[in-house]
Amino acid sequence: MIVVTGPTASGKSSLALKIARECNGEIICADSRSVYKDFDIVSAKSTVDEQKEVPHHLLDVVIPGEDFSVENFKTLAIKAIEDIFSRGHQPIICGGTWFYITSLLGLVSIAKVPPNEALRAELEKKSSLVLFDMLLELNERRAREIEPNNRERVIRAIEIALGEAKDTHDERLCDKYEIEFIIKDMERKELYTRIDARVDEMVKMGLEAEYERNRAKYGPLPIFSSTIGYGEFEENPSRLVAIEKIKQHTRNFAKRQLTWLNGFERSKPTGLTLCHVRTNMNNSTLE
RNA sequence: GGGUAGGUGCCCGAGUGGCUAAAGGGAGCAGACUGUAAAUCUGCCGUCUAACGACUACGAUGGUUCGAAUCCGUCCCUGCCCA
Repeated sequence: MIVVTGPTASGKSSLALKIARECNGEIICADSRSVYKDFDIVSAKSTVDEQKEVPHHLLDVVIPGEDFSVENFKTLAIKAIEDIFSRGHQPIICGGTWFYITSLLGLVSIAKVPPNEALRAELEKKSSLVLFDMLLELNERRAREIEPNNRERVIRAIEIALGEAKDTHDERLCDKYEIEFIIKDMERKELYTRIDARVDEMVKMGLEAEYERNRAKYGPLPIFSSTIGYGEFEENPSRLVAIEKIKQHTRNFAKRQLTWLNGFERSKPTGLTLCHVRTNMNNSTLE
């Protein structure tokens, strides 16, 4: 099994495609936005032709507005991996949602307590300080790991402390299969140039129209405002300002992805074959 | 030409005599990450210094004052209104 990852706009998708062609591979997209139907341009989904050439999984599996989380991703991805192996093909996980990738592989474990909307709504009313105190009472060790201001995390931790664990699959794929990591890496400056160019390209392809279409089709949704490439049009009356903001936010996002990747490399997980790829490397160095 | 509102750190923007290297936001840099993760959150962020600290700063310049981004004079620039 191969994992191809890297920051946004690093060219990981085309690299994954290239590898897939060479080794009878099928691609599993680990991307929190391309799982949504109609999020085509924003999430830079592979084209229809590319999808015809190489099978892609986990694309268009949810309708905007429906709940979707890592857990769903993991369930679907494990199924896809098994199917791919059963066909004698090679699964290639490709995407920039590092949280999805690590939890799929079992490098990070996710609590088995399902979300409790009623509890969340109740907790949402409380101040961050009160919430943090609650967590300190319930699970001090966990509380120490979370920033008191990170309400989202504190609430989930309380939910876990109060909830009942449900049985879910927790096998570590990283123990079950041999995994090769290919991390696209390049100079920050070059990455940022590529990001700018890609945003311009997306705009040319009709990013704004796609947003308008989805907005009209699904109504106002939180997923729109929290998606780089849509939210900016929502917030800025000026189209040009919105485009600049998209570029900026994409750079910020890439930085966060790099923080993950850097941390991953530093921790040097055992049992994994790590392999770096620089953009100036040619195909043969991928072996 | 007359009137009027202003000129604050990379940007936006608060601040009307000491508590101000100057709120807040953005950007930038670094980081965290157990079911929203393109999300959420943290630290740094004038210059020099490992730090204590020192220095330079609120359009320009000259004053008032023990003390000025804040008060006064002159000049420069910008927006709006009237000619």
